[in-house]
Amino acid sequence: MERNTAQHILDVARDIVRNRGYSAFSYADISDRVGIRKASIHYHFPSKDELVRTLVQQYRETMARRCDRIAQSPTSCEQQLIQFADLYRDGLHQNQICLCAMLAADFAVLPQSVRDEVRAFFQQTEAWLTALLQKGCEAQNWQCQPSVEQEAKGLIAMLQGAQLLARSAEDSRIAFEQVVYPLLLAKFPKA
Amino acid sequence: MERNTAQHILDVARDIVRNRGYSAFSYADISDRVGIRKASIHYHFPSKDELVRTLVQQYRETMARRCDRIAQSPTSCEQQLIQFADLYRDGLHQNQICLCAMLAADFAVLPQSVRDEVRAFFQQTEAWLTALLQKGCEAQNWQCQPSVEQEAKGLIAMLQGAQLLARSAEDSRIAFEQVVYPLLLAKFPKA
DNA sequence: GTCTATACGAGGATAGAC
DNA sequence: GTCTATCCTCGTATAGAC
Repeated sequence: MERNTAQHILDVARDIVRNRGYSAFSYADISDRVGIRKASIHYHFPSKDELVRTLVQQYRETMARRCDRIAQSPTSCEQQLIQFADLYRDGLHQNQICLCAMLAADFAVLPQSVRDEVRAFFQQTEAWLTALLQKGCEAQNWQCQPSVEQEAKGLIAMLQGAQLLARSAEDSRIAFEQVVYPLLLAKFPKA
Repeated sequence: MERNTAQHILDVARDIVRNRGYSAFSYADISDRVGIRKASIHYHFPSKDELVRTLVQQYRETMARRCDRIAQSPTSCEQQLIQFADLYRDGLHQNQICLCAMLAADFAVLPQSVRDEVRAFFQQTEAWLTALLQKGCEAQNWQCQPSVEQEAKGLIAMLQGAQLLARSAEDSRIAFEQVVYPLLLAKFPKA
């Protein structure tokens, strides 16, 4: 199935953490789904800390690539904003929220190396969104008050929060969509 | 110190869950801080599920009371909105976020009884905020688009999300304030 | 690379003395 | 009500055979 066991472990681990959090995931969970013994996982990742650190690092790269693809697509700023929101909607049908939102909740029990990666993820996301909002301001598609940075932080907070709240709904994907998209359209017209 | 051991256990447990989440808190943590043996906790709460269920139930009542106090205070709608946001800011200096935000992240591993309480919390909060926003609309203090319900959901999402994001900052309380209050003032003038 | 076997602590929970 | 003692399961991690 997979050509690379280490990557298979990472893929499975990521899904579990995004669903159950850092503390509630264990080597046994991975063992079951990958079809490998618990002990064998240690060959690829010496410790749980290492595994999760690698997880976030990879997640960060993946998200950065997706954001860049959005920014380079030949669509309007408004459409790019929608596509950014789509990133947070996707996965919700499996009750998977942003890996770093989950880890932010677990922040108090994270090893320092993982904390640093989580912090970096939010900074990178904020920087990217700030640039997009700025572009829309210059094109006079919308206005950001009191500043693009504030607006970016607020938007990310809303997206992450909406994911969280959606979990307690029956269909979390629909709950997310019903909160996020109408507000986006109201705030950023012409989308 | 405390006249009631059960309440003391609840108080300690609440602080731990708000900081570390459902999965990462244990009877040993409570034992240490309350000064009582692990086994003795079971006298007051037969199981962990029971303990946490009671925890959320009480939290829900406390928050409902605080919201009511805000609604009945002789201040403007805008000031009441600020006071509502203050509820989510307070506690952040100890890195404590909303109990139900934490449990929403842990939703996948919660027993059903706790899930029901969490769901009820968000519904009650949403209903209260919707009423406040409606009052402000009627007094022409602000406008809500596309609807008061949507605006309420979006605001709650932003508040919960801002708490989450703030955790990865050095001073989470300040990070929260810098995101939330400027946006509130921009969106709801005259505050 | 993956296995079996095992160490060792922590988890929630119960029984029974005081 | 709280204690000690104990149970059993699950957690991460290691050693060494294959």
